[in-house]
Amino acid sequence: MPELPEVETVRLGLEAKIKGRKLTALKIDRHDLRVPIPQSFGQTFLHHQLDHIERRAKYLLMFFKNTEQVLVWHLGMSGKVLILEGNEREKPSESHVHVVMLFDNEVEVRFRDPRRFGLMLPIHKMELNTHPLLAHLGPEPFAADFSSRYLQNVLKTKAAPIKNILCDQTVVAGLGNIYACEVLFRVGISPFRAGNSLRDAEIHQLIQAIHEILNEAIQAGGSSLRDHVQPNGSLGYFQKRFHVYDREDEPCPRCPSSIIARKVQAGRSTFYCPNCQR
DNA sequence: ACGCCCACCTGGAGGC
DNA sequence: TGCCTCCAGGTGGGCG
Repeated sequence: MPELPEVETVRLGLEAKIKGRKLTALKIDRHDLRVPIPQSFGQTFLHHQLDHIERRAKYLLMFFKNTEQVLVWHLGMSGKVLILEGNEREKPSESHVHVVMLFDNEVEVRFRDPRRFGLMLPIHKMELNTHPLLAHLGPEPFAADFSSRYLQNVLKTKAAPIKNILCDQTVVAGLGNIYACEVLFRVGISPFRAGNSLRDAEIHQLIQAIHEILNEAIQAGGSSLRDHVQPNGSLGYFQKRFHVYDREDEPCPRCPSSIIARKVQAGRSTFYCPNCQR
């Protein structure tokens, strides 16, 4: 469920609370996530100090001191991270909390993932670019290698609909169904256009819109972190209204006489304005 | 080779 | 209230 901005918000929220802290206790209630949590998981990170957290695509990468292992963490569709402190920790656990981590400042991090599409896996630092989960990932949207020239070269080889291409993690890493819809609405491009039909100017606008929309969402996530005093400590979801996503049958925000439509592409709902997205 | 479909799993919403 | 169907923000394997 979480796309790049939500994962980035989780990263920031976690770093604010547990960066530099030692993992003092670990409880795993279920190992059978999309990729099973190895039995050795506890041994690998217990009593190590969290150095820092990076994000790659929709993955969190947690680096601990004095170990060559990195914790690779994906939230899947339904994953949430909860941070609890002080007497909040007394409260009975939510359902579907599979992993609980306790740090030496008494901050508790819970991983709740009802559908269990997420994963938590230690990998060796040397594998960060070669591990099957990470090797195929395309450029980060804000990296220099995600350029107009790059995207032109990719798109000219692709006949698939642009919406599907934007969700392809090998093309650009971190967009999902929501932000792909939002980006295409912003630039006024139909989600059904073939990738190889986009003109250079449109590709340029597309990249700009990706930057803008992701930045706006990350900012919204950041302010949600500041706003909420961690009552339930839920990270990774912040209330945000989108322009087209989940707005079927509502008036288009740009040309209100037309109505937002929903169609299924590659098995996922696409929301778009049939009038102003061409 | 590419692009689509499906399964993986559970919960929530809406209809009857 | 209960049961049934549909839908959900991700991903990779398999198939045409």
